[in-house]
Amino acid sequence: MIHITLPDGSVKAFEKNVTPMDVAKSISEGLARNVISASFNGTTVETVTPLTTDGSLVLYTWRDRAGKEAFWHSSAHVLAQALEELYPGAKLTIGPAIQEDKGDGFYYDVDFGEHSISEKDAKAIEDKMLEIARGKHDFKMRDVSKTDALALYKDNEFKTELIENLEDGSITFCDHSTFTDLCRGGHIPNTGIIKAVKVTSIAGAYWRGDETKPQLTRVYGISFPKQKELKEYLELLEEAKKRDHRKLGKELELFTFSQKVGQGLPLWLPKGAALRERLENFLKKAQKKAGYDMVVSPHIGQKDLYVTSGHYAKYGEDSFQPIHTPKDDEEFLLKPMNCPHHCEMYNSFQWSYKDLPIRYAEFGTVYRYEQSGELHGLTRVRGFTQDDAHIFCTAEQLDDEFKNVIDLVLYVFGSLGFENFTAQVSVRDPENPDKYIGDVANWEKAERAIINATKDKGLDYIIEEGEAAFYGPKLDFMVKDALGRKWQLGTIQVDYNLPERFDLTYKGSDNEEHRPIMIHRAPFGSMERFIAILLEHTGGNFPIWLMPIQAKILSLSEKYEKYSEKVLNLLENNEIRALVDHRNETIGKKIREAEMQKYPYMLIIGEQEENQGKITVRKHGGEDLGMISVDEFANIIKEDISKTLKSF
RNA sequence: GCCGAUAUAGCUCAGCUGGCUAGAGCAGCUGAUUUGUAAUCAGCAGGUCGUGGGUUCGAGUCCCUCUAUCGGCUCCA
Repeated sequence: MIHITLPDGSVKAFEKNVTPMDVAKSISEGLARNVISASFNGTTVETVTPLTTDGSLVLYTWRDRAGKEAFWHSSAHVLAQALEELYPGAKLTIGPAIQEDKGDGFYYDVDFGEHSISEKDAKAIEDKMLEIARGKHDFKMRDVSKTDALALYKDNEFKTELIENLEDGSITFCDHSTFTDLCRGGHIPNTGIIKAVKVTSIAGAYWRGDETKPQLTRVYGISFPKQKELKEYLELLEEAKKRDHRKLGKELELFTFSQKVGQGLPLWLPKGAALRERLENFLKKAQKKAGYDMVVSPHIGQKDLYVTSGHYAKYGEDSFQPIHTPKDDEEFLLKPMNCPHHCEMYNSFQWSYKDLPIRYAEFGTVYRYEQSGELHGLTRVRGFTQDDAHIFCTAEQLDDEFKNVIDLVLYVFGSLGFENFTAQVSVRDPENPDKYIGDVANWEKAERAIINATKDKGLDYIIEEGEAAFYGPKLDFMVKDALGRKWQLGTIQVDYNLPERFDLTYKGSDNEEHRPIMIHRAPFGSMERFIAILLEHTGGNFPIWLMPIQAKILSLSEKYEKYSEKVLNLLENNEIRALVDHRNETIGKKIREAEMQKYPYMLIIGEQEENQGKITVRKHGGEDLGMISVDEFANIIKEDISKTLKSF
C-alpha cells in the first residue's frame, strides 16, 4: 500500500501502482471524466503513470493552467503528426505549450527544409489535426536508451542535439497513433478530448532562440475541448483588437506615422500632444513636491560624451551613426539617454554632502536605432520621450531615495488605474559578465539595495536574470497590453558605474572627496509606451482628470446658445473642461458622436433646462443622471476625480 | 536584422484565374429636414491602386527592387 496526499490535506491509501486516473475515480466519476493531467510530488506525470511511493498528488482539469498546458502540449504532438504527414521530410524540433505570461496555446518549431509554408496552409493543417484527434489515440510514454534514441533521429540534427544533452536512462518518448516524439511527458489521456483547433500564426524562430543558429518555422496553434470555447477565444481576440492603441490612436487623432518621416518616429497630433501635456503636468506637479528640479539638455552630444558613458562601446556600431560637421574629426551623436548630460550638469558645480540628494528631472527625447522588425506602434519606437530623472545621493541616502521613487511610481500607476503590474527586479546574467560594465562588488551592492528597498516597501516581486541595464540593475514595473504581452513601463535603476566614469564627486563630512550614487528613474518609462498601454487598458476612456474634455454641452438648437454659454462659464469656474456643440443636428446624432469621442459626460440643454436653470446629465455609456444644477454636476466631477487621482 | 504576410478613397474593405471610363459602406461637402438619447432624405465630390522597374497587345491583378505596416524570432541603454 502507498499513501497519497491530496491538495485538501486528506491522505488516502491505495495499492501500489495506482494511477492518478484511478485516484480520480475513487473521488468521483465526474472528476475522473474531467481530469486531464496530474502532478506527483511537484513533477508532472501522466494520468496513467503508476505511482509507486507515498506522495502528494494534484489532479488537473481544463480549469487549471497546468491542465491547459498539458492539453496544449498534447495538441502540439497532434500538430507535429499532422505536419509530418502533410510535409514528409520535415524535421521536428520542439513543441511546447506557450508559457502563461506569454499567452495561450502551443507551437511546434519545424525545419521544413526546401518547403516554405504560410498561413494559407493553416486550414489543411487544422483539418488534419482534427482528423487525428478524432481517432482517440492514447498518449503512451516509454523509456528509450540513448543509443536507440539517437538511432531513431539519425537524420534530425536538432533532436540529436537535444538527446546528446540528456542522461541515458532519463530519455522518454511519447507515442500516439503512429506518431512518436522525444518527450519529457505531461499529456492528456487521449487525442479525442481535443475538439477544436486553430493554427493561429506561422512565423520564423531561431533554433534554441539563438540568432546565429538556423531559423525554423514556428507553427502556432490553440486548441480547446469544446468548439464553443474556440469561438469565445477568437471573439476575445477581436475585442482586444478594438483596444489596440494603434487603432485607438488613429480614431482619437492622437498620433500618426509617416512613411516619409521614417519608421518608428511617431508624429504627435494636437490631441495627442495635449494628452501628453496633461500627463507631463501631472507628473511635474508630483515631482515638484518630491524635490526634483527640472533641467533641459540638447538632443545631441559629442561622441566623446558617449565614449565616456560606455554607450558608444556598447551600442555605437548598431545605432544611429555619428553626425559629422564641416570641421574634420568632429562627431556628434543623437542622444540615446539623458544620463550623460545630467552627469555633466552635476559636474558643473562643486557639491557638499549637505547639498545631496540632487534630483534632475527632464522630459528628454532620445533616439535609439531599434531593429526594424522590433518596432511596434508606440510601444517600441526609435524616437521617444522619457520622463527621466537622475538622483545623485550618498550611500546613506540611497535607501530612502529609492523608496521615495517607488512611492512616486505607485502614485502614478495608482492614479492611472494600473493595478495589475508586476514588479520585476532585473539583475545581471551571471553567464554573460561581458554584457555589463563596472566591478562585481558594486553590482552586488546595487542589486542588494534594490531588493531590500523593494522588500521593505512590501512589493511582491520577481527576479529576472539578464534583464539589467548594462550599467546597473533595475526595478521594472511591467504592465500587460490588450493581448497580454508584457511591457516595461516604470523603471528605477541603481548605478555605481556612471558616477565613476564621469568622475562625479562630493565633499563628505570628513572633508574627503566621495563618489555619489546615481538613481535613474522614469515612472512612465516613456510617454509613448505609457500612453499606448494606457489606451489599451482604458480603451480611450481615461480617468476623468486626464480627459481633454470632461463634459460636452449638447444644445438642442441655437435658441439655447446664450444659456449654454452661461453653463459653460459656470463649468469653467469649477475647473471643468467643457465644450459646447451648437450645431443644428439631431440630438441622437450629437449623442452618438459624443459617445464616439468618449466625452465622460454629456450635458443636454433645451427649453426645460433653460427654464429651470439646470442641465440634463448623461454619463458616457448611457447612464442618465436626470436634470440637476451645475453645482451638483461640479460635485459629481470632483468626486470622480478624487476617486481616480490619488493623493501624493 | 531574420521568417511569413500585407499595402486599393479620410476610415473599413470588395475587385476570382491579367481585359472597357477601379466599386461599396462609413466619414466629408451641398441642399432639405429642427428632431430628447446609437445611424432623416436627396445630391455632389473624393483614388496616377505604397515606390521604382520589368513581363505583356494590355497590369490594381504576374515577376523583381525599395519603402512602410502586421504576426512572431532575436534585440531592447
